Amino acid sequence: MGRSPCCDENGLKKGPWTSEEDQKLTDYIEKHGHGSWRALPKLAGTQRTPPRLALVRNVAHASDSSSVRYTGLNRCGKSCRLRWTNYLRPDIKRGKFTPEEEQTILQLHSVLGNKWSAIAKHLPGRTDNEIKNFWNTHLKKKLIQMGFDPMTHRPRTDFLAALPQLIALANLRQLVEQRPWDDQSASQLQADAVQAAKLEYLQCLLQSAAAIATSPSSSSINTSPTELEQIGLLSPSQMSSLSSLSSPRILEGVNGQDLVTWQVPDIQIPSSSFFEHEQPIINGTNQNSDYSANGGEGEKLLLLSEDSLPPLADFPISNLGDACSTSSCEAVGNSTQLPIWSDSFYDEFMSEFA
DNA sequence: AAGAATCCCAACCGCAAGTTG
DNA sequence: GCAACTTGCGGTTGGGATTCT
Repeated sequence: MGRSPCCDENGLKKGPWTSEEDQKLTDYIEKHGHGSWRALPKLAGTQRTPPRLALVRNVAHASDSSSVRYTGLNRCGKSCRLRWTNYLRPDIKRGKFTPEEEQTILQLHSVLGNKWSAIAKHLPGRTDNEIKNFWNTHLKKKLIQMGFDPMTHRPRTDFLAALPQLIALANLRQLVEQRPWDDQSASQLQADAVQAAKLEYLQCLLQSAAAIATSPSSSSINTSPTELEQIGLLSPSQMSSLSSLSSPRILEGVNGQDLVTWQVPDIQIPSSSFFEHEQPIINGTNQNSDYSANGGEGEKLLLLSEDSLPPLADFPISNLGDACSTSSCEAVGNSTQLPIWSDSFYDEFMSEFA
């Protein structure tokens, strides 16, 4: 496997492209296609070019109007290719990413990892470079800020470990600020927010456990119910209900797909407006998860499968960085929309602990 | 107003897979 | 089968633009 010569050789130009260079490259490719990128710079330079490029013509031939030659693109083919594919291509969509595009990137990244070119195929008009930049400058930071590992899209355990302190801070702030929180609705909102945050993280852990349990390569669940109790996510009574989490039952689903089941406590969702625009998380029905009464009072049987998880952390477990088979990539394109964490939830959740 | 810090993105680098003779 | 060459990809960086102090 040889490597193409570096642009430094032959004194080829590097750095930002001028408008003249852009024009040359565009004109050539529009007329002839790019063909061999390696040969393109030289060919583009020997073409008869439109009069508008007269500014860059070779002065040595300027006196002979019948054989005017123009200076070639003093760039390597690689540089030309990048300039064309990332900037000059006519079908490139410019401007800010829309929320829909942002969601799509998050979803695809959760499945494909840093396969920017594969992700770009699902975003017409966007280049892999653009998506990569957007990820590195916006989305990655956003996930990290919210306490999620940007590679696995799962809650970071270090963030989880700090949750009790964050919750305590949220409560402490109320006392310190001495704002008129004695207003009943305000304090109810505060309590609901904290409870909702707890539930949210509990759900994340359940899903992580589901993912791990259905993954043949995984060996253990990192966060046990005991740990949940220790960090204050569960009360002792909830602990007892959740004890079966340590050994989730794996059932065969209707389509041969494994389902993981636990006995989960009947945790009430806050009634305030805090999440009124969100779907119920654990208690109640959800279009992406299956619930069935389990006889026991206050308990329901929660059935989870990889594609029937509740919405907030519903990322396939196969996302481990670079793992991407052709079939899985294709499946993404044909799949129904994957539910993801909503921005509104992130914002409200994080602002609550800020 | 000015310097520092941070953000942003076009472009480069180097590796690996694919192609060709 | 092998080596040279080409292309595509992902990671990284340089420097201009913007925001902060």
